[in-house]
Amino acid sequence: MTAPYSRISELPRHTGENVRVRGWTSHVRSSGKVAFIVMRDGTGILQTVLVKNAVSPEAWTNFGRLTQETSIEVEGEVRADARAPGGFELAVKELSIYGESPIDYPIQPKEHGIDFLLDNRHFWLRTPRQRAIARIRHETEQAIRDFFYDRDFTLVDTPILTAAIGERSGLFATEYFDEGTAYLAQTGQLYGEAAAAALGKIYCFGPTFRAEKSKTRRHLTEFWMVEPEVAFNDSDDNMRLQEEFVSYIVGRVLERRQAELKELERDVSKLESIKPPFPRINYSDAVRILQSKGSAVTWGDDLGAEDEALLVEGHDRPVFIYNYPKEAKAFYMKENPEDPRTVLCDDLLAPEGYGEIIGGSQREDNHDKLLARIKEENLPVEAYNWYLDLRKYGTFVHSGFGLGLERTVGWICGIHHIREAIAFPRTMNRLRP
RNA sequence: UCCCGAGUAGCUCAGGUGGUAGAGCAGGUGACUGUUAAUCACCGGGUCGGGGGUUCGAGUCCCUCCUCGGGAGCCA
Repeated sequence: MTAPYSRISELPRHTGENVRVRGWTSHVRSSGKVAFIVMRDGTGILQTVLVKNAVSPEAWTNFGRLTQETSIEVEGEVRADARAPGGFELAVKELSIYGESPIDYPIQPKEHGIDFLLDNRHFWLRTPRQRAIARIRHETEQAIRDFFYDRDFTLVDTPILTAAIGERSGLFATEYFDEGTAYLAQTGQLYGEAAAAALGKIYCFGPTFRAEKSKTRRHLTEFWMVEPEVAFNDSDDNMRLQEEFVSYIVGRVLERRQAELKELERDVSKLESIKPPFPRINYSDAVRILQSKGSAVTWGDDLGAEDEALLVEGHDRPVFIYNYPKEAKAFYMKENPEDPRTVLCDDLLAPEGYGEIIGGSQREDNHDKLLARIKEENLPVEAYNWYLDLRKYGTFVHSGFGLGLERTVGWICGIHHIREAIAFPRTMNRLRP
């Protein structure tokens, strides 16, 4: 009778029993007649022990063929042992090989350069640290969906292929039958606004594309963004939603992903302080603060990365900067009735130097003002007719924001580059693997 | 596009003032009955990113091109 299969995470429940485990070898060690295999099955790490005269001759021969990342099946008795990582190990009786792994497997248990690792991303994903990041990203995405589901938001999937519409920055273009050029979406927001008039509270969540030649640790050409849009929310409501949302996400990761945060050696005290309310700094005040700190900004300038760092300095949670000058922001943002030089908007800056994770605004709901802004920006009015119609037929106060998933995950994980926050990152110079 | 930095063994890197290339890890062989990125001994491994120049002689100095990384701008 053959022993039942078990996943590594379930092994403690099978102490004293014979089981079979399938997975990949990460380390192989031998000291003569005692040998060790450290293996992985996706649920955990297991140390297995082979004693030469306690295994079959075939198993001992097979051990000699093992290399890093050989896929194998082992059978043996589960036992508690303080010397094993995790406190449990498998005393092997049988060992069979599914797939050999040639000796030139590129990723070794040692330091590698970032470029080399990205070239080998398909293997890099197998390392403990990358697995921890993947699980935290997964938890973050689930938290995002639960947050909105629990608050009666409807998920609306917006198109990825669009006609020219959205932000001003770089677009990826492709030919689209007889319709001319199609562009990969930079935002689902404008479609979200249409859906908000139908469903009240909606969000979209999907990949988004920016053809900017940005070479920084905060930029990808393809990244995931979640964009809620809420009918009858003003800019204040919008910021309240943002701080609740971000706090919820961080709380969920703290609650359910302690092991992964530990693997990443993340200082969790930095995350435990993430609770509403977040500090709010008016743009004009921000300029004054920056000037007092020696910055050269003057009123009307957009804030650079250095300025943002200065503003977040000393805060233990994300900081809102709100109501920027109109010229620094997108055409669809609503003019501030109390200061028409500015628009009702906010950026949310993450602590510890991670920068902007959210951009949000109340949308311009006045048809004529929106049309004037479209013309000022030299945008093709005909492409925006349907968007303008939303202001013509039952216009409504509404607000929303976009949260960058990889930036958020990168901040929560405490990693240096957001490339690690997505399985297969796309950057200016990287289209493969 | 601009400003820095880097390209030397499969990987990570070291190579004052110019004199025909080194280490660790990985790999191979052997030893070892409790290893934790095991340890020890021995062995194999290189068009020093490309091109040009100076020089008796260039990994090293000069010019140029390429590639990559970081930052700026832009943004999530």
